[in-house]
Amino acid sequence: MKSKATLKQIAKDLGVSVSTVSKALNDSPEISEPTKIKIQEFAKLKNYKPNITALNLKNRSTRTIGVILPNILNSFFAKVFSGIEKFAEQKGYHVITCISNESIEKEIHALQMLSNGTIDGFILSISEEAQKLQQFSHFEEVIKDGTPIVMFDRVADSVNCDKVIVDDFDSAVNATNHLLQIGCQHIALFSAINNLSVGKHRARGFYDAIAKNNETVSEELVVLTESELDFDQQILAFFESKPNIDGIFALDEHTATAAIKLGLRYGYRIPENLSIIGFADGVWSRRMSPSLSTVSQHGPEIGMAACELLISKLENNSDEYSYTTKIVKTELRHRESSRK
Amino acid sequence: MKSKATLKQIAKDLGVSVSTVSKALNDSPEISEPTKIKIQEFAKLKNYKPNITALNLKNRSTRTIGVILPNILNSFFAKVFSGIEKFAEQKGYHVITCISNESIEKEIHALQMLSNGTIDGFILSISEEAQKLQQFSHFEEVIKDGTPIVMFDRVADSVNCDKVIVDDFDSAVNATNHLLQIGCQHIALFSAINNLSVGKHRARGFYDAIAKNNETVSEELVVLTESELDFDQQILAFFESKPNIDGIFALDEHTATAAIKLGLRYGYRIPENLSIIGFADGVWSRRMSPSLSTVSQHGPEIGMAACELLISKLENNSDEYSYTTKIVKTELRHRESSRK
DNA sequence: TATAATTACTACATCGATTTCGTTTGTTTT
DNA sequence: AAAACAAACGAAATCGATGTAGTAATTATA
Repeated sequence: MKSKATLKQIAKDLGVSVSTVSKALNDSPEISEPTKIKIQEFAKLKNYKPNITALNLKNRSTRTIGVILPNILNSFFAKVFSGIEKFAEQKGYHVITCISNESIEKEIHALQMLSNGTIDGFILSISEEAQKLQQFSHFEEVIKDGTPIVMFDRVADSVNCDKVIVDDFDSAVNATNHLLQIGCQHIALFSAINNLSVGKHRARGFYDAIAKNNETVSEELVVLTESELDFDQQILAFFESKPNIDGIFALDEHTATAAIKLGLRYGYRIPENLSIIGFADGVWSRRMSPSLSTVSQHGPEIGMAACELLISKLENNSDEYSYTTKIVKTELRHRESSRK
Repeated sequence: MKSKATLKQIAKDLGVSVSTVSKALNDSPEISEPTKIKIQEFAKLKNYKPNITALNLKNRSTRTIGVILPNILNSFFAKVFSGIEKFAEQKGYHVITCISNESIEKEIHALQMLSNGTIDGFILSISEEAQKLQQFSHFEEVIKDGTPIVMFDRVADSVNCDKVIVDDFDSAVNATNHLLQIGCQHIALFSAINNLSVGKHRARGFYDAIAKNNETVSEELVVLTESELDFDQQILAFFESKPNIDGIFALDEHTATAAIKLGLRYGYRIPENLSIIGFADGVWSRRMSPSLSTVSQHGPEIGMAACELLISKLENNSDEYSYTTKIVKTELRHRESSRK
């Protein structure tokens, strides 16, 4: 059973034309009832299924969405992806996935590999390297050639396309205000994502909230880095210096969990004399001891919103040259690591 | 620039035939140097790229692999996926991903949607529901119709195909032996995956190791469930009963992290009077307090091995009807939750 | 009874590329 | 100068499906 059934094969076997077979299987009124039944039953017997590649060529559409993620091991992206996949599946679209691994080269490669008939449009979040270099021309070329892009989370303001973002600035303001309200006076800022647009927005939100409350941030309480890898050393050194702190605001899941683990090791009692809030989306923040209070980003909703924007553009339900930026709200989840 | 460049269009613009353009762009010796250069430069100018769908139709291959995962939020699957994607990308293959969400219906749907020319072969891990029902005929049909499948981790012994598995039984034996060696005498078994083949293998390994050491497992120290959701209640009730334990072996990441969190809450000191080892692959086991000693499964290696088996079969480097089962070893990672 | 209309098909072009087989030229050989 | 040959290109088939435009044969209408 290695040779798959085709219209031509069925036509030959039954002594009719290819067109007749095609029409019979599509239940066309042009074909008489007896032949229709004969052909349909034979096709079922042979387990015939139309070749999708041939249909794609004919329809000049693949009903497939290309998704480029910087890192699938990051649970935020995994959650967004699950939202994309869910919405796409409902609409009868496939999802083809590439991992840029934070590299602009792999990002460009994925864009080129997929933008020649393999997919109808892209959903992506920009790689760390591209954001650092502020290099976005590869996206613009793809869009210029007629393939729509929807960006989420890490977006490029200068690129004209649909976007789904989180209100990073406001979320950081809210979280910081909450720390202030529960009485924190010396709040440290941890971030391993300071080269990302989202990291910068969050940091600005933090500074803004502090300033609005007429407090100041002493620079030795700010621990910023651009890499998740060597963060452990920095954060260790920070605690070594016995800083006078009663709160930590962490802009990413890695530094948030590191803050808890290392804070405990250096003798802080959480949340009694140290409150911690972090941006995090994984299930594991609940399982920390103490569990982590988080700014949660609703990853699946972001993915579904992005997918909806793209499919809407593909099916021309929306104006071709008008671009939407959708903002998905975050949610502050109070757990054990911050006092009430 | 909405209309993409095609051979036909270029041929018309340049007043030559389609064949000439095709040959010129493929650097055929049949075409003279001047025309070649003229055509190649014009194509570059128009940003011509061959339509992949048309090529796929002609070559009767898509160089695309279908991956069906039960759950992308599980970090083990995310790691395996990253391995698949990496290997595939190196070999010039694409990866198209579907999430079965542990449902047999979605699994069948994904199989049917993709097995008609969209992909050349599958890599998958069986859904929880299919394993529970022991229903595997949908895989056999796909294989019978000529689409190769490689299964990993959760496999069906009865289905003839390539497989990549972990030595679950031996790993559980080793981990249990380690707990015994460090002096544990009352080891509890936690599992939220008892309806999966891997969960059963691991449990058998545990029982076997205990028996070989002439110890016994009292049934009240075994907490098995089939769902990750209502596990928290069961595990809470377990600790409520003040069990006499000095060790816990957890067969999955959820129960392992819950064991740490709830163990601490109920007054156990880890690892001083309670040692914990769990199957886990996420980065977060290191960030727990205390950090979790794990049986690590080398997810990326499993993915790469599966991908290698599939591509090898697709490119006919291997015998068509001989199937391989590759075993990837686990690694016991000693961290803070188990004594030395 | 001649004409129109309907039925039930088939032939062919199309989607975008590759590739085999011709067909013109011009050049070399005898 | 006739035959042989190479160089450079074009026509057409092919992959698998759809759909339009025919074409027979039968039936209905004037």
